[in-house]
Amino acid sequence: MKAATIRDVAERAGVSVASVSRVLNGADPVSDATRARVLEATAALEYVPHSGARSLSTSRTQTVGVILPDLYGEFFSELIRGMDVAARVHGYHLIVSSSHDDADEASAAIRSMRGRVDGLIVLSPHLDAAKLTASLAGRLPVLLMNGGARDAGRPSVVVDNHGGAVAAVEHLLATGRRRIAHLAGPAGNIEAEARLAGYLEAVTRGGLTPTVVEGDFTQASGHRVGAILARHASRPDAVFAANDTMAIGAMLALQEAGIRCPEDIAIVGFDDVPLAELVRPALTTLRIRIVDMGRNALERLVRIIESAGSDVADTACEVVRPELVVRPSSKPAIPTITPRAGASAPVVSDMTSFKGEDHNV
Amino acid sequence: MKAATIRDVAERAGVSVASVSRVLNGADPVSDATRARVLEATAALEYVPHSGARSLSTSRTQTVGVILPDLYGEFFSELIRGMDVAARVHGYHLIVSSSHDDADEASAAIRSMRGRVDGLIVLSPHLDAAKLTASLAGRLPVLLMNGGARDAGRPSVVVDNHGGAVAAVEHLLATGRRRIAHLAGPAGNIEAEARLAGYLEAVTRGGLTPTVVEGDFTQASGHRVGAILARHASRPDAVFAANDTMAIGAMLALQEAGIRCPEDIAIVGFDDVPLAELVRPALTTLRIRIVDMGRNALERLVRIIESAGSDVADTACEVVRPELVVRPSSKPAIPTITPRAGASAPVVSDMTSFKGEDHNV
DNA sequence: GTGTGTCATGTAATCGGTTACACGGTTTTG
DNA sequence: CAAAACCGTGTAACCGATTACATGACACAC
Repeated sequence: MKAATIRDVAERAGVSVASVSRVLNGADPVSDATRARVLEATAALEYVPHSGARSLSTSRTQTVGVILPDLYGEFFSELIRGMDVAARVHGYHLIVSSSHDDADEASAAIRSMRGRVDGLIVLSPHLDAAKLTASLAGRLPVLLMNGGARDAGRPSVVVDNHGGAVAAVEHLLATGRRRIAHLAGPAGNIEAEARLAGYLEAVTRGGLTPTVVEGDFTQASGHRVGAILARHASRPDAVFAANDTMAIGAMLALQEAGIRCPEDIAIVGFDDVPLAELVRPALTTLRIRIVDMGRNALERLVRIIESAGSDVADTACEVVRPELVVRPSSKPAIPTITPRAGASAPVVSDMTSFKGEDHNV
Repeated sequence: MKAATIRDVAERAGVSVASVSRVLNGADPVSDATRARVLEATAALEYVPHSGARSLSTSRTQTVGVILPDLYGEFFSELIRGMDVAARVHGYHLIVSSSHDDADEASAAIRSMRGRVDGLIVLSPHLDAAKLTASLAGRLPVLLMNGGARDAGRPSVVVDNHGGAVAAVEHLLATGRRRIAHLAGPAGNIEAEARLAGYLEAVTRGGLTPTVVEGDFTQASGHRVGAILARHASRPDAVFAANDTMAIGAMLALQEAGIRCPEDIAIVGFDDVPLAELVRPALTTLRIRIVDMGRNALERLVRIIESAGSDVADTACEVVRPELVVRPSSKPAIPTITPRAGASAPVVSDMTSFKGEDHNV
């Protein structure tokens, strides 16, 4: 038994398909009699409109696509959650497509979205602007969230990775650490590279020698690096990890090796995933309000979609400034040190850091 | 500038739309000359097929919908991840729809999926079979993952919540605990109720008096309950929480109150989310291989979708048996106790617990 | 030379909705 | 009282693909 179509309903109700459509969408006027008969037929046949067909004629899918590099770890799942909440509120569906290790895959995923979605949110830290544009035949609204694509003249949201990294290092300096290592993210990842650059700049400016070990954003890689650092002859007295997940991996490895945090080594992460405050010692990190960022991104995309045609194009690059959250994992090594007033004092406020700043590109 | 359609391509290539379609889908034979001209035109116009239109004529969307109660916490995000991996492998997209607090909302979400998806995976621990069936006009393939719906004669995957809870309690008994409290999930949630029932049965059978405190599966509720237990006159010597998230909330609250785990109180969770082995002490729990379960569910649904029409309907109810994983949070209170041989000894094997058992309903 | 088969290609129906337009009937207006 | 405005409804085009069937060209056999 095939599902009922609008024509079946029209037939049973003894009206035209147009009337059925009008009753169900409630826009145009219909007589009460017609309405009643249509509703009766709809119920009797258990009719449910076919959204695919509707999309084709209205060219609206009420769906947005999210292109992600990965679904692993809390960062992305929190982000999706924020988007999902907003999508629900605005009557949109979410279609997620992840695990795009390279730009070609991501590009293919983007193309396969045509006709399925009204707009796209793209997080692809590998995808350069050229590749991206090539994938986007057909003027689909797109919101970019890959760290570096400021060039593209497209609306985007970027995290101030560089500034966050500088804040992390300055905080560690202020607590008296002098051998600060960086547990970096994977080479080729735009966000990871910006965090690395910030680290290098701040460490050099502080007159210290940088030490960089590369990880790949996973907890396992953090653990591996932590184990190596534990055995290292001149062990650093602080580690700034490019994300929380690696920071926690490293923390566990160090603890397993009997090294105390924060007494022997301070650890700072990046992202403020929910887990960061659950580990012991709780992790100092750079807070990105991930859920808010997701919600915000989705709402912005919806705004872009729904204002398509109006001539004021949104091409702003919104910058999210991460906020340093000091927790026990970076408590001062020598308790008596008081941070110098001003500049690098840690800020732990309740003020939202999310509003960011818009400035055109 | 509107996006190019197949007709634009046909026109530019000087062929019919049928030929374009044939070239692009590669099924029927076409001459090399035609193929070349079509490909040229496709590239020149940056043509990308409109999947919505394709879906309408083929009545295949290559998409599956996932209906979830929530996206919060690691359980669901891991599950989605497993599904996403499998979806990618099989060439499907995933459309997620979450935050369905009540059955009506979930029901509406299901209806809104018609014409968008080829099948559904429904996790709705509130949704009863009747409601569900009513939502499913039109014979869409559905895989149920809500704990109790064995009745429906539909394919389903259920976790043996009752058995898992019994195993948890028996483990705590074997380690010498005698005042075992249960931190339950929300009333009305089928899974929570099954875990509660298992707890009650095992505790009663062990000759102890049950103590139940209700939570709502969130970490905050676990924390709240933990704080209350900490102050309680006759504090239990063990807590079996209905999920890991609450267990961890409770653990943190107890630790903040200066109560030691496992010396003063043992804690056991349920699910084995990644976080369970990261907290200190690492959490004893009932392992559900969440990612595998997600992947498996998706693959099974795809199998059902792709075998639609064949008369061997899959209506099996696959049971996933959680496996007790003993970690430090439930180390014996009196170290010298040796578990009686046999019955309730904890099993920590590498053998997959996933294969489960199929038996018809 | 006609018949038959093969092959590439084009024509047009179809999927299931929405909606511009036409139409007939009633009410309002000058 | 005729013209205009309005209202509810139906007809049919349309969204952008796929695909059953028709067609025409050509090769080969008889």
